[in-house]
Amino acid sequence: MSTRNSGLSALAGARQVGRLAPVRRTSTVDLIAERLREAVVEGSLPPGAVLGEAELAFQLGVSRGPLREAMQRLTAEGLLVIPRRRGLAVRTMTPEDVRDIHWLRSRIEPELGRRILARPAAERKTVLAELGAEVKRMQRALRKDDARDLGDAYLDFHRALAAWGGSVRLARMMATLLIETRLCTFSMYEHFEVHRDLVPEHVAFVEALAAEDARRFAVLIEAHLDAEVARLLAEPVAAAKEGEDRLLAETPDEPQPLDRLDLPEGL
Amino acid sequence: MSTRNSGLSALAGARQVGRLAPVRRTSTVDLIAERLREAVVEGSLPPGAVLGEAELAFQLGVSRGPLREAMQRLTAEGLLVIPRRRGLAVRTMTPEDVRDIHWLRSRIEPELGRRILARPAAERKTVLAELGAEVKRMQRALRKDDARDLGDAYLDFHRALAAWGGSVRLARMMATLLIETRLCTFSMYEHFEVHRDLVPEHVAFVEALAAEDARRFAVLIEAHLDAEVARLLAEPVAAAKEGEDRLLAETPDEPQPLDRLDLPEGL
DNA sequence: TATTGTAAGTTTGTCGACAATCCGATGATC
DNA sequence: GATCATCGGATTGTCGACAAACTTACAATA
Repeated sequence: MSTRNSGLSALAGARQVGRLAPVRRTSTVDLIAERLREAVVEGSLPPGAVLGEAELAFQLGVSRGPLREAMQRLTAEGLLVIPRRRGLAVRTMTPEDVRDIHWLRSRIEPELGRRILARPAAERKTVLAELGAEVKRMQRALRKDDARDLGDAYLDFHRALAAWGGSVRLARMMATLLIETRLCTFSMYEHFEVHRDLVPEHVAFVEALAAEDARRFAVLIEAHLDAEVARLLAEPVAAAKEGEDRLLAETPDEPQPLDRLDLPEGL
Repeated sequence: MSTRNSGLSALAGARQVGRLAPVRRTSTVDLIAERLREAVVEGSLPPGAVLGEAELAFQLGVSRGPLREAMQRLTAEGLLVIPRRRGLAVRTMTPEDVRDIHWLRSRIEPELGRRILARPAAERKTVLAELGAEVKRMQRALRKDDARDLGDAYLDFHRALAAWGGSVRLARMMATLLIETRLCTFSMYEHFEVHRDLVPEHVAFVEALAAEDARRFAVLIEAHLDAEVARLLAEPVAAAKEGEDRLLAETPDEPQPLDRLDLPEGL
């Protein structure tokens, strides 16, 4: 033990002896899954899109085995659906899903606010700084009229909220819910779009947290999510027509919602 | 259209015309995943257990491909961990996990109670009947001193609660949380065990719901979960020693918690 | 005696291939 | 004229195999 780090003593002295952080090696399946998640968030795999395994595997530069494993993981998260013998399809969100997702978020996020406010002052400051940075990014995106960047900053804002909530499980759920939120936009709107009220709303969120007013934060979040649902469902459900057209050459007269045949069987 | 069901008119008249429930065909991966979940709940795959893929695949009568896909699904749910090149391991719950899981449940289950009470009276009655039946099962199990059956009834009670909560996502989360709850028991105790207070507590839950007292239901649930955490953590953490001994011939001096090397990367 | 280097053995990670299945279209029949 | 049956094409679901990587044990050395 004592001689173990002798050759590195000069370095070891600088930090902690014999306590190196384990190397984070990530498996191929992890990489593929992350890539697929990105693609879903980014919109290059639009809801309802049906891709063949072979084609997708070729694009990713892997064989079908690892791809299929990654697909199963995304399926467990509810982002993908695997219709029997028909490749994989990105889940299309129904109005009911929109309500469910946003309702769930309206229960979770206020709780996250409470937990963040319960943290020691030093950490709270860090969180506020992080959230503030995301809001700034949103403001910049709005000035540049960059809806995509605005949307990404929105996701990162709420991701940060979840990350500081102090529960790994809750953070994981929120991560999935946020991707699903993005899927709601893709499923309901024809094109990617974010409205202007978003930024002032988030400024208010940060202010409420800065004022340590958990109640106000909860009310604001709930109002935001309610408004979001109303906005998404107000759209004259043009469905994910555009997305399907982009990858499928033609869409017959709605044979059956391809991506809702099998539900993930996690009960 | 009109002639479509002509040959079945005699039958069709009895129920609804042209509206058959789709056949629920379940894939091999689904079956394997369900089987693995069962094994975890049942305890035949104890926390920390490390099994080789080939061996497990042989036991299940499938090849390694589908098994690996099912593993990925359980991994996404947080029940399994896949250390690099070391097969698969059932997750061992740490004290922190115990707190996280029960805290999360203490936020979710009161909400489920509120949602159930918000349902129409007819449905409420159905729910109460179902919950009551599970409590009766718990009582029978207690009289027969059958800890295993008591534990299963406990899970089913809370599963029913989740099923009637009206949110598919929440139900899915609860399903996972309940399996993790069971894993907490296996991880903390040496043997499977349930205490006697469990039954009266659940009688009180049902009574609170019958009285449509959501507030009381919430308080009771939270008290129950708090007590459960205290009980689990009070145990002089003998760890999952027993489980490891059963499958591994010998355990060296704790080289490193085998099943906590890789965390599920869902963030 | 403790530690490092080496080697064999085992298991995973990945790939390619085969067969069963399903989809769509064309043609036959009532 | 519409429905049913048949047939090819394409794709999935599953399996077996190979190579790389890791673990473990043993031996050599300081």
